[in-house]
Amino acid sequence: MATPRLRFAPSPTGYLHIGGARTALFNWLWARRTGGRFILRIEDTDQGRSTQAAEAAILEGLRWLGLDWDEGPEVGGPHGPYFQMQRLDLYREHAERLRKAGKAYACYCSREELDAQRRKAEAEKRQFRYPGTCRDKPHDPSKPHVMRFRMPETGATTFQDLVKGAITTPHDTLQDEVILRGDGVPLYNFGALVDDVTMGITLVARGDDHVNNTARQILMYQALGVEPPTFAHLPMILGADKTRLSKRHGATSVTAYRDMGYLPGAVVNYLARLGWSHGDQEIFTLEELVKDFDFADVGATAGVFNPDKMLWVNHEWMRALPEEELARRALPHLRAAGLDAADDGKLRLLARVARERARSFGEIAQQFRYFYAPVELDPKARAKFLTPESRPLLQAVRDGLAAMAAPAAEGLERLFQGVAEARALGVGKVAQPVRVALTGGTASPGIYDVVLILGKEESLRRLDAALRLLA
RNA sequence: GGCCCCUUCGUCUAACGGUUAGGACGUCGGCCUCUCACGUCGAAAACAUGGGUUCAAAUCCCGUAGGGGUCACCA
Repeated sequence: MATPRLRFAPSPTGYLHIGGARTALFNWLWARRTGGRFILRIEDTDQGRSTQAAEAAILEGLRWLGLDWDEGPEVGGPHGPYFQMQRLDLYREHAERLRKAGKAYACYCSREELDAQRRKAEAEKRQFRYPGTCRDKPHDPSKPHVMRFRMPETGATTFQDLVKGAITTPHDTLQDEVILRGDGVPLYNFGALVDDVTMGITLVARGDDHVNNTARQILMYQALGVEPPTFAHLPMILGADKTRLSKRHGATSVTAYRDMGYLPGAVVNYLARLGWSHGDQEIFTLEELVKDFDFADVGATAGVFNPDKMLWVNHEWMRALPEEELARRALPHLRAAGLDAADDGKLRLLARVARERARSFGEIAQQFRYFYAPVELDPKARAKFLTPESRPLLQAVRDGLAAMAAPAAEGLERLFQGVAEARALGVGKVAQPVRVALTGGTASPGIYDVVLILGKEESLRRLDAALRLLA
């Protein structure tokens, strides 16, 4: 069998969103699993909405996710160019072939005439379909025209969708649709098809908003005398309210997740599991996905994007990272939060304790500000724990710490226990006021860790500041 | 409205005629504990509905309801 060839063909009208990323991922996974090729093609025929910036954003998103393409923009390939606007000759040639074979014809109806007919049909509550006005008119290339495909009027087309099974479309629901605009730019159904033919695409996996296009395209493949590819239509991704995922639902661009401190592998992992499953397994490395992915295991139902679960997946991935890498990756997010962090021992200590407590790098920067910024005392915490009764405890811890040459966890534990036992208190009675003094709040990593991360000098400064408040 | 597709816990899903309908996120509770988190133990939580077929149906068939997609010189 020939080498599988799959493609992702976004139109550059916006950033790479979650849904597009998953479509790209499934194509990529299958190409990698089968030893096939993954082709990236830019469908920029909507000249009103296509932008250079969107194109760049899409490439950036794919790269961040690690979905590399074998042929396409910036890498080239034997079937280029990979931009539709640079392939207009190809579409014209194929349309002409269809016309000469009697499978397509020039239509001279004006937009105005058609619009009027459409409105009339609407007013009469009739389904409008192009009536075939120009079907048998003699060809006159000198007059302005679009090209239409001659659809069969009877019968039906059935194809086997890899995820949805058999899908049948009666031909009488189809119309002679426009394949080439007046300016020679193809419409989606034709442009994508000609590209898929000329690029040798063997499997088309795309959003299921395209199921209704598939029969028409198959008919065109047949008219061209080309074997159609296999199709796999992927269910949509919905927001929490079960409507199509959009900006209203929060972050929908993959780069937004990069900026919030998600690991690309975790995003890929989550996206793969949205609509696809492999037994009870939740966490997959990229290698495992490549090994296990199959369109046969993709569900037929639309799925709701669940940010909570994605955070959980990300957390699992973060916990699997070596400490040094965790620290290294956290650094830019701390800096972005305006914190003066460096890739040093302090950051590595922080990484160790942050790993269990933060589910993204963004959360690390949020949650552990106080290690790098001045203490902001939470009023409630202050009122509850920085009390006159706690003063001697803070003083005792302060003095004990000051007396330590090089604080370590065991020494600190002895110190806190000693202070508590001397007053017949639990360690918690000592730890909480100290925690508030050092972090400003009542929730933090273990108090000995906090002291160690802050360092002896800074810890003393903060304890002194708290003592001054109580003086 | 026509055509097409879909329907298992709140959410993602497993089940491929015989299971106490399993797992995961989230939620709630116990334990652990210097707080928080982690961990751990446990709980609540689903086969849309009506008919068939079958010894047996979440699984197969038909209908109904609900949801979605699509009906352009957009993609």
